[in-house]
Amino acid sequence: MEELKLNQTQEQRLQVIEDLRKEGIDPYGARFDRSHSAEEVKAYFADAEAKVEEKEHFATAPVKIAGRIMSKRDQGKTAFIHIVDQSGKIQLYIRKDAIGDDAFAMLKRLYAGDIIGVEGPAFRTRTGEISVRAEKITILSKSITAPPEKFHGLTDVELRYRHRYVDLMSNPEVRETFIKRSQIVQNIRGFMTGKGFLEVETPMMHTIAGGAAARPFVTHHNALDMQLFLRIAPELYLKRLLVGGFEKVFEINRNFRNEGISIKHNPEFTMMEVYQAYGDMDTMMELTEEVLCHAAENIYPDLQVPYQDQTLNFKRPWRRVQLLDLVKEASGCNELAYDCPRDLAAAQAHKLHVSIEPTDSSAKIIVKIYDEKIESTLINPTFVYGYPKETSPLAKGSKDDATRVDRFELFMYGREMANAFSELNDPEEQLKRFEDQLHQREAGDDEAHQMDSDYINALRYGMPPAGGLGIGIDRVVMLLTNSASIRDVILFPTLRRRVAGDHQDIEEQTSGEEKTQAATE
RNA sequence: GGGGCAUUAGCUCAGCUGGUAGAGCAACUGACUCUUAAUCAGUGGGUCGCCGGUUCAAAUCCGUCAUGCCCCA
Repeated sequence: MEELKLNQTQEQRLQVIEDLRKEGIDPYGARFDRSHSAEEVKAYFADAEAKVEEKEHFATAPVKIAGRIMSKRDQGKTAFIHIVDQSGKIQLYIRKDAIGDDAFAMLKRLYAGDIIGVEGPAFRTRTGEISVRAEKITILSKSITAPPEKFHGLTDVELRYRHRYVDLMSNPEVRETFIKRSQIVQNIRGFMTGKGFLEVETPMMHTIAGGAAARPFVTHHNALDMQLFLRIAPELYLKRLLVGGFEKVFEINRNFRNEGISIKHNPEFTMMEVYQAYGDMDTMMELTEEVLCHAAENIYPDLQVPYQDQTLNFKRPWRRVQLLDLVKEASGCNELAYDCPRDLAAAQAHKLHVSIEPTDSSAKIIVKIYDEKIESTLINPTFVYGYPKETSPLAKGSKDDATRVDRFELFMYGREMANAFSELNDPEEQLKRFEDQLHQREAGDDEAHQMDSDYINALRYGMPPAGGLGIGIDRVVMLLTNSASIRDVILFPTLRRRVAGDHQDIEEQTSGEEKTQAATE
């Protein structure tokens, strides 16, 4: 429970609210029909001003606007107030002789944080700022809790994430980031539907959490008395749709993975998954470039994407390189292969100070060398392809190499942004792969895939060859908004439950006493 | 899971080798009819994250825990 006791300032503000009520003024007003947003007022004024000769004392017809008071500069018989709405902020100029004594007295009891409606003409102040000269002020919502200080705003990251509403009202750049996020998602969605992909929604509650290597969250359905898992990926359901005859489908939605939290991981995150019948890995590579360039272009028309201390070049074509070639280059050992003698791979890992497990195969060791030594160096968009078969149970094997599958991952700024492959559509092969995964699971790998017999059943009806792709939307948004942490692009990131220390102690003490009492009674 | 840093007024932060807790903004009272972090004078506001230890004395030293951030696995 959050602390709900009021501090002195809140008590004072509450008293003002009571006073207003006694005077018949509703501190929590109702519907207010605005004629303009703050930005629209500015555009409207600039437009009108341009058309007149005499600009000195020009004022427009009255406008009706509303917003939250951000600052108040009281000047005796005049006052300046900045209010902000979703579009931006605008200044109000208030004169006692224009609104009358009573209204001006009420003004004294308006504070930063209050939401008001204002009517009056737009004009330009002596210092040139387009403002609204208030003729009528309506209280729409009195605030009890004062907003953060106007100069520094809210900077405490914990408060920013826990109380995002305060973060949004006091930090305009945060609002910008989430507007951009919305636009990016909308761009991607528009691009996909424009290409003839059908947007679908598949279950988020799964009886078998499949489609990825991850641990799921567990939940329970009461009426069915059934254990359910929050999905870790929509993959297997989307491919069932290919079996059903939909040829181009995608879904943009949440996945849930029961894993640690970091600068680039949130337990619930948004992915776009795409499946295209009769396509393959290369189809998906083309699509990935196109859709991400499309999203980037709207923000950076020159496709030069500044991110933290780097600038990423999104100009096509993007680099394409085999995983094995990268590891060969890093180790200087050309004999490496996914099926090479384990000692050879282990020796290279040792040389490069990459720690490995005794049970790791050559393929796994090579991937570990890649993960630790190479991944972080891939700054510009890079497709890494040719992954070993054993770590990709849902991907189609390469025609010319039995140890590999046709799969790529896309890296930017050393981070995985996308993952795609030619989908395995041979049901008996898929069955074998699931069985291999079960063995790995029995050997202690709790992220190994489970058997999904209905999925095998679906494949037995025949699924067209297809390309499949997953793009991490949060990470794309991070990159395109230059956000350092995934928490900066998720409105309400997952945080630990906050319990005021003393309250917890009281709770523990009380429950302890109850237990003791119960035991003695 | 391991390591480092942080937690003081509503917000942003000072507080040195332990000695009665401070500033700015916000709020309150007053002055001021074109201000821009307005200005000026005055007032109130704190379980110093929690619990425990050392001490005559702890925001300060030590320990546990909580929460957050960063790094590593």
